[in-house]
Amino acid sequence: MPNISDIIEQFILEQLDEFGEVSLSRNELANYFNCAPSQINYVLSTRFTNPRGYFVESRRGGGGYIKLIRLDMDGNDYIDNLITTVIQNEISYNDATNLVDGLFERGLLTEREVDIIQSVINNKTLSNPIKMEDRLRANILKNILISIIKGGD
Amino acid sequence: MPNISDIIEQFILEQLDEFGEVSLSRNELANYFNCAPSQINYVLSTRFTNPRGYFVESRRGGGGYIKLIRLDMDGNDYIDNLITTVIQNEISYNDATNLVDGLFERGLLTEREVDIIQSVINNKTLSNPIKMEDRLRANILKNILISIIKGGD
DNA sequence: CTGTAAAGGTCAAAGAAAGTCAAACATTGA
DNA sequence: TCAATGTTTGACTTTCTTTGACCTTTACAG
Repeated sequence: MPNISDIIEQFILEQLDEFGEVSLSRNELANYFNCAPSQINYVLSTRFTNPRGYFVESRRGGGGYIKLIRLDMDGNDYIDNLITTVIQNEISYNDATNLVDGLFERGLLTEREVDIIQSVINNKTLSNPIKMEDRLRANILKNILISIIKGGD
Repeated sequence: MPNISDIIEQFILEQLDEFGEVSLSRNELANYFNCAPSQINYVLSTRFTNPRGYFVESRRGGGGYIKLIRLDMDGNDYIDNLITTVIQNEISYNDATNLVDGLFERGLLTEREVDIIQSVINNKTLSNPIKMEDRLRANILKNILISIIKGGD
């Protein structure tokens, strides 16, 4: 039994796949899924994040809305952006996972490649006595991305 | 009379035989067998380990779960051998490179996958203050190999 | 202008899992 | 017998989700 957050995520993803961009009403959606309105914010802030390549824009008041945009640019530009503005020097496991998912969603990684990368970046793999997993992960991810941009030698 | 751990192990093995992959709830299972939830962890950590050919994945919180996958070690003697006798706890950059090349030559990795892995395992990527690159690399490689055996979820 | 209703935003507390660890207990083999 | 190894238990921790009370912004009617 999956949780509501996952179901809502799925729903939004389907909309996105179909239309590329989604505009929704927080209250309506919450009503539709029978949950608290703030649950929608939770889903957005844990799943439709910058590292995963989404931007959220919203407006309050009468006629308010929430708009989701899937950042869609040329593969290399997209990756370049990840390296220079998202990863920088440290990245948490969660953000890293989101980032990798985002690459998959854009067809920039195969499922197997995602698996390989996931297996590298988890805290267990990276665990080391001086607790610098985030730094190490950032390093690793940047190198992976560069190797992807680089393409076949 | 076998102990509870053995009974739980048996139960999980049957599920695995039937479905190849098992998703379970720690609390429910503990309840079913009338034992402490942590007993499930004990069973998993003593019986369903990587070296024994299992892969365990889990998630906490609402909607949490524990998922077990049986790795196809028999069909992957080559990789199994790499994990248990070649890599062990440390591996140098050179040996690692050879290992990865070998996998490519056998068609077990694509060129892009090789690139990704190479970018991870080089000393520069793994460099860290306490000089344990070889250990880290061993860890990383083993996890990659398992992710490959594991196949698509 | 101003007040109000109609959005969406924030945050912290409660809830729902799973993970860790050490102490108590049991079994076994020399 | 008794030391080593294996099992069971429970208290405590961490992670993730759900809920609700309260806050802010905006459009619009009067």
